[in-house]
Amino acid sequence: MTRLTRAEAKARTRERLLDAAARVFAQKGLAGASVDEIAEAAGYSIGAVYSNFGGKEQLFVELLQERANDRVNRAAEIIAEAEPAEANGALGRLLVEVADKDADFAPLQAEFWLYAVRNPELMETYAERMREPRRLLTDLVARSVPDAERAGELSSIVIALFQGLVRMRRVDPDSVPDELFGRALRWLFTGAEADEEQP
Amino acid sequence: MTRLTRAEAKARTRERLLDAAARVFAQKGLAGASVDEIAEAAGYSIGAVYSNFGGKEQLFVELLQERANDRVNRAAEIIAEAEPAEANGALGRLLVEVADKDADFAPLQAEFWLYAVRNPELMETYAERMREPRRLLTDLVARSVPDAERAGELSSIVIALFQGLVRMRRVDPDSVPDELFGRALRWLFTGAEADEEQP
DNA sequence: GTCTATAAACAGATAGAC
DNA sequence: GTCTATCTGTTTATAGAC
Repeated sequence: MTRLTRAEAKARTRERLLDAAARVFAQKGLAGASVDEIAEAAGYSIGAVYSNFGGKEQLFVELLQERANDRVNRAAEIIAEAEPAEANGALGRLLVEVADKDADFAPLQAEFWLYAVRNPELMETYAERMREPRRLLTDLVARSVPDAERAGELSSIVIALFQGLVRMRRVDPDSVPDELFGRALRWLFTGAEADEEQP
Repeated sequence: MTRLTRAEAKARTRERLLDAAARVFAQKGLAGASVDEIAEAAGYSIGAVYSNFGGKEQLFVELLQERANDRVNRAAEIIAEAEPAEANGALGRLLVEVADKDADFAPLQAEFWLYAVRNPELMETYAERMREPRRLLTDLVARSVPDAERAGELSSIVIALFQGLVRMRRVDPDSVPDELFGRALRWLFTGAEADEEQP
């Protein structure tokens, strides 16, 4: 265990600040969070934020660019490794876990989306970050749905439904029972398959 | 055209402030909007807000309680009046219109949801407001889906998917073509119907 | 590289005038 | 009922110490 170089120390501080920022922004929002609060949550003081980032908003944008989709991408990878026949079930369990266990995920995603909507200059960047996991999912869907365009449509639907149900479950768990997402996927793919035969 | 009574004048001011607040909160967020900004947008000054509402946060909560779902309820009514065979198409057009024409709707809904998530004491109120349109939709779905539990599940799915696709289209229109929502509904109901026969 | 102290701006809320 | 003036607390951002 060797000593950290100056650059490594700075990089470590940077990562810790980003971790803390993710938590605080999720809990208080971009406008509601103060720089002081984020620094304190990371174990530093205000100065560290300004020496590593331009300010609060730049810190938020960095967070969006670097981490907006890594959890989602990881999820897609998990699904990719699941047995094809079990993919619906795996996605269903993932939704329950994200909605019930990861309290910060959905609010932070909402903050990112709001920022993109309110700051057109960042919208394309945000959209591209979100396309990444969608491409992963499309490849996955393509295994069982040969038509490429239809696979793309299905993956948009699956992601939108996932996000919608996660948010719904957060505020009204009874309306989104554990098995609902998996069931919806089964119906969706069954219906899409039936459509294939008579377009 | 008779003169307004004192109570009527106050009620009018109140409504104007709520209208302005809806716009400003949608565009800047709860924390990002200032009371002064809202008052000005309504054509009044700060004092009017404090004489009609307890303050910024109370104004926001009133807005949530009184108007969080009226647009959604109206949408459900429109669908209820459509021909059953055309319901999917009507919903599809509604999504396009909401996503493309009403710039404030989705951001304001996101703000409401974030507030509910961050303020547990209001979460049940918010959830109840959201259950209202869902009940309307469930009655509608029940016309073609006899099983009551399944109709309830389908209406949760339809609403979550609607919200998810609206948000997705706002930031990446190409990933949510005009006909996507209608198509998803057709697949969904076809699949659910097929499920009916072999549970 | 990070911290402490401070400057400068701003926003929420109130009191009293009209 | 609403407006103007003001008080108070908080926040961002910076400058200089270590």
